[in-house]
Amino acid sequence: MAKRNELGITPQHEDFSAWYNELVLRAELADRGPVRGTMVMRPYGYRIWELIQSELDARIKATGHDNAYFPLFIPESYLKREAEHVEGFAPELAVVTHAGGEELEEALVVRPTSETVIGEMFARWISSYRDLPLLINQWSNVVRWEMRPRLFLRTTEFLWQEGHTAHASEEEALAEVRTALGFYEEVVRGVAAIPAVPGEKTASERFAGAVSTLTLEALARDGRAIQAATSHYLGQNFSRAFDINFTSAQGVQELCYTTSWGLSTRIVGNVIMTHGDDKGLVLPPGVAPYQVVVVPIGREGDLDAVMEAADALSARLSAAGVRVRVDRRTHLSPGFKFNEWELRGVPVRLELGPRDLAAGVVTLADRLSEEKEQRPLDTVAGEMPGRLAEFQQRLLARAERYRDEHTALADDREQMAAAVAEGFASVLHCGRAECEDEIQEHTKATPRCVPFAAREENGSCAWCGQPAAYGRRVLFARAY
RNA sequence: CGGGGAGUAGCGCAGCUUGGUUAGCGCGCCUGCUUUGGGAGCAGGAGGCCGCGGGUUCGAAUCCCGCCUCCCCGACCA
Repeated sequence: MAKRNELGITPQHEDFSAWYNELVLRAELADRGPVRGTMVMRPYGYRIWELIQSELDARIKATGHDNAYFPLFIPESYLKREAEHVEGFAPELAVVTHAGGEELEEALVVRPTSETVIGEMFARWISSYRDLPLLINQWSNVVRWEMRPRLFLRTTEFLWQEGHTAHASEEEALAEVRTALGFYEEVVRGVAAIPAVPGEKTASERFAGAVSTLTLEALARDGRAIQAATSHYLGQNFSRAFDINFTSAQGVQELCYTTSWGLSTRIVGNVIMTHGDDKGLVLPPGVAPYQVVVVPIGREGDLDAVMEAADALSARLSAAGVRVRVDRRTHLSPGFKFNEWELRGVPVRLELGPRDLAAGVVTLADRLSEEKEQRPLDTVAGEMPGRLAEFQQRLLARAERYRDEHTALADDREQMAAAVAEGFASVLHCGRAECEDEIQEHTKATPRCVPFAAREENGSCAWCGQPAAYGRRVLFARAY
């Protein structure tokens, strides 16, 4: 563990991993569970997830999907029906072999994802083109046995949402995959202020069993990429494996085209790594459990009046739609509270003491600019929604600047290695697996995505010199 | 699974090399008083199978053997 001063956390530039681990624990976002790789999401961290969840859930429903729930246990044989799928997940499965005091006839897999059970059920439910499209989403936990767990980023059990849909045509399924990526982008960029790059995964990074995978790739403040969400076009792979077929309007038996898409609690880690600084978390107002914290300051004689004013202010903020908390603890000094709420990333702090009260103002401290200013006590609540929106924009702009400054065009090995040490390398790439392996071996980087926004460009692979594939540049980075 | 590090109070650590009184320090916790505008002060107090099992010894946190767990770095992954 790197050194740090008594009260702070390890600075990012000194040891980003240590910074992250300390912050998650100290900000009370999460704690480690008793079983290796498991995580307890504490109320503050869980609230961030809930906020993302509710934003996403609203959009999922608004685009015609219905929530449902499928079982945690999956017969082992189901996984095996789709060859690539098993192969992809086999190493990380948790399998139940005993139950009720006896060995089971057939082992049960704890779901690593639900394509198989849902496929099985879809096959039962779909018989006619009139049953399509079938648009289902489930909020659930899944288990993937991880070699190297990290809180939020990679835990053995994690929470997510998985959408599963079945369609009568390829075009419709492909459009669905875009729709999902669209609302992910709204939430990731719009709510969590993470400027993730939308694009398509290369073959090597595709979901096991998918025809194509769309992704949102974000960049942490240590220059490593984090996948924020994925959306898979499964073609007929799973319909073939699970007999998801329907009778078309022409009376012909056809296989469905299916999709699946997910966003997990990893997004919380993404928020931390995108916005946090040496003082701790910086939360976008969109996902901040408390957007404003009011810290009353006063000694014995003044405290009642100050508390009363703080409560009144809090009530006006709530009425204005602001998530606010009054820090009523009396055994802690104001200075301690300032530091603590900064560590926990609250966007705006309002300090209210006898001096403010006498002047009819409140002292406003901004977590991002680290500046303080006085605002009139009677108008500050009304100004707050606008100020929070502006804070959100500033945060997004800062993250975008970081991303852009850490994305470099690279046209040879040397440039590529240098770029990847700092962030994204934008390169022409041949698309060959052997070349990707070699790149990873030498630079630890993998292809993250082929950005949609990249302009058409042809040439030769930055690494091996063979003709470039994809017709545009590919982003490589070291990834989480 | 490979390499590295660590298990001593709620948290962070010292003590171990060279065995020896009652295992110590900081923070936190409890009580009281004083405090409150950037991590408050004083006084008193509580809190320990020294990771687990075995061994050596008159005597083990300390030496020896075995085991377990956690963290970090690599290979796998949302």
